[in-house]
Amino acid sequence: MTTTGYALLGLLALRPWTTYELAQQVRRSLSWFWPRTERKLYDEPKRLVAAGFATAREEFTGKRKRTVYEITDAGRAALRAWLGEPSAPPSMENEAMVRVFFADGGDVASLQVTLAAMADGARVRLAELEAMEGGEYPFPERRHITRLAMRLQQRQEQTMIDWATWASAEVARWDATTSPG
Amino acid sequence: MTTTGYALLGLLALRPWTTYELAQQVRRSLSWFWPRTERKLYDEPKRLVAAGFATAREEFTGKRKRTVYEITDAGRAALRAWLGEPSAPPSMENEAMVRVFFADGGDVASLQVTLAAMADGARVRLAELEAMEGGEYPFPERRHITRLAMRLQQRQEQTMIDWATWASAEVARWDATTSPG
DNA sequence: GGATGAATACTGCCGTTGGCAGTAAGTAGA
DNA sequence: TCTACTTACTGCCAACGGCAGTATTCATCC
Repeated sequence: MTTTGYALLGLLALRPWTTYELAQQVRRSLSWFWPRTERKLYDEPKRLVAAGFATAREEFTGKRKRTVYEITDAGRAALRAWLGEPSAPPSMENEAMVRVFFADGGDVASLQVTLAAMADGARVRLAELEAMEGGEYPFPERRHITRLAMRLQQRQEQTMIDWATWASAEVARWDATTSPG
Repeated sequence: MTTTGYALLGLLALRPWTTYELAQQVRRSLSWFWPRTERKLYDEPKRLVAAGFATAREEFTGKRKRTVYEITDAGRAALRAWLGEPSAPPSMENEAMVRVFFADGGDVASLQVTLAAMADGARVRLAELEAMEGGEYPFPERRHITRLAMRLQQRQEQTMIDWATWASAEVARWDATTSPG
């Protein structure tokens, strides 16, 4: 069982889902701190069933089949046990920072474009988070928990904006990427 | 060419390296925002050579062979072009946050342990960053750039500590993970 | 001087993941 | 009825992670 498996098990603990619904839900919530491609979300529930942590049942909309997954008691127990285990350290993948880190291989203009894009991206995501906070909650009884998670994400995006703004002002004083002027 | 390829090309732009040295250098710097396993770093330079962006030469320490990679002019040009291209959005993998997000499947004690571990981990990494800042620089002429990168990392770790401290205080008021009391 | 352990310098193997493309049925609106 | 969008997946392959294993050299201690 991988972390992705437990993440999906966590969603199944809330209610039964079809894989398609799971994929949508992951994109709206989990993907902020556990990003996985849609493709993976169609394989993983099958493994949960194989492990006895979920059951699958087939439903039909006309001729079109869909699979609904539901958590088992063993699944709930496994999730509970997993919640008590230590976590791997977080890991950040930031392609823009690679460009910043090797900025002396290019010119100041390129670096400024990269920094501006970082700030813009963070502003867009922050706006998205604020829209989510103001919008409807699919699980109002879990609001106290989603509030915790959302807050960290907001703070991290804000940190990114603040840093990019500061960095851009610093770089504005440079003669070239190879000399701080 | 992948981002990992350009990241290594960026290091080769600084000086020639053996793969082993590259691996060490990645662990100390790049892995903060572009984490890759050591294994990958032994394959990727071969692809840089195949693309004409680097050359490989074999040296010997007694009987033991080692491969030294060096950037080519084509490699420098490719790096410069890549620095001007748009970046993929950052992505964060945070297993601990998955545990926080599904905390209502377990008890308050487990959640508090997870939050404490998050803060501790961030404090350790922050101390590491501060030690790096006070230590020696392998490339003193690049200090103005590494300073930018280091600052973002420090701010992000500090954000994590602040959030975990706040979250822990919030959770301390809860009766159970399923009710905010 | 010989043993021991750490550092150097990789390769092999295999399971996981990402990303793109493709298929096919149902649904809402012009 | 045509079109475009949504639902509901599967196939394929390259990239990646993680562990184990091999072999040489170097530093240290007894």
